[in-house]
Amino acid sequence: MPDRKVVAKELAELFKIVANPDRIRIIEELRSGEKDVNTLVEALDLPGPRVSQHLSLMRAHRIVEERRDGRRHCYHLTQPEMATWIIEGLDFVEGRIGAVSKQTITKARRLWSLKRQQ
Amino acid sequence: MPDRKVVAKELAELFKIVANPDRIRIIEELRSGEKDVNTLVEALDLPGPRVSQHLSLMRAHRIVEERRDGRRHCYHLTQPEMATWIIEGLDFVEGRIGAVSKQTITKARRLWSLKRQQ
DNA sequence: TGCACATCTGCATATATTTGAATATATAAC
DNA sequence: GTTATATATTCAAATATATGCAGATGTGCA
Repeated sequence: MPDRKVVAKELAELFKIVANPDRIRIIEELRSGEKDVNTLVEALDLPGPRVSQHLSLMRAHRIVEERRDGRRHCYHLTQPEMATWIIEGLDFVEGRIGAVSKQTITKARRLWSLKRQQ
Repeated sequence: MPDRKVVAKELAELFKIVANPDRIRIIEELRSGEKDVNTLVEALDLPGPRVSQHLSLMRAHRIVEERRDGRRHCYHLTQPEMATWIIEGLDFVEGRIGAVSKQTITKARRLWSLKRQQ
């Protein structure tokens, strides 16, 4: 199979992993550093098993890595720059059909960007 | 709904649109400029209806725009920088489970990057 | 043992993808 | 002008994948 075809397939799989609102929020939460599952559950207001499944999927694809500390499972981004790359995608959200307002995007971008500096 | 939640949802939809090998290849083909459907079909060696459906989806989401020239339907990227952003995702493909070799990625990246300069 | 934390499994539902057949549209031939 | 051809789209059905939930299971600590 030609290189570009293979690479397009790999790239598509990466996009598929990221293509979920919960997972994007988890990645953005982890931008500021390692967090345990319960912290994520509370910060994102999502059911525990659901967060766990998303983490499991991302762990399987080396997006995040796990570290155990007693009964806590702590996760961090394997490549923290990924969070930045994802946010850059916002440039292509503006102008989409049914898209949110530019103001909302700017606001969210600012909130996420602030986190990076913590 | 809080801004970050809304934006994560929008972002996830964008990722979903890109998360397909055919569509990634189409976007990369269009990086060098406008092409008609038949040119894409031949360049990518894909069935016509399939290419057409992908273009239709991307058109609906303002990823590409159409221009008609006689019986030809010509497409171009609404935001050409999107192709560059997608390629940057390759930074996060290396090291994934079952991922292709670094060499293959480098090769494909070079091929796609060359196209940008045409 | 009993509790807290997190994961895993199985199932129902929802979405996406693929293919082939039918349909539209513009040009060309007669 | 009617028919044929090239180009591309749309529709419908089959298959494949992803998601979300509920309940059972594993693991470390007191």
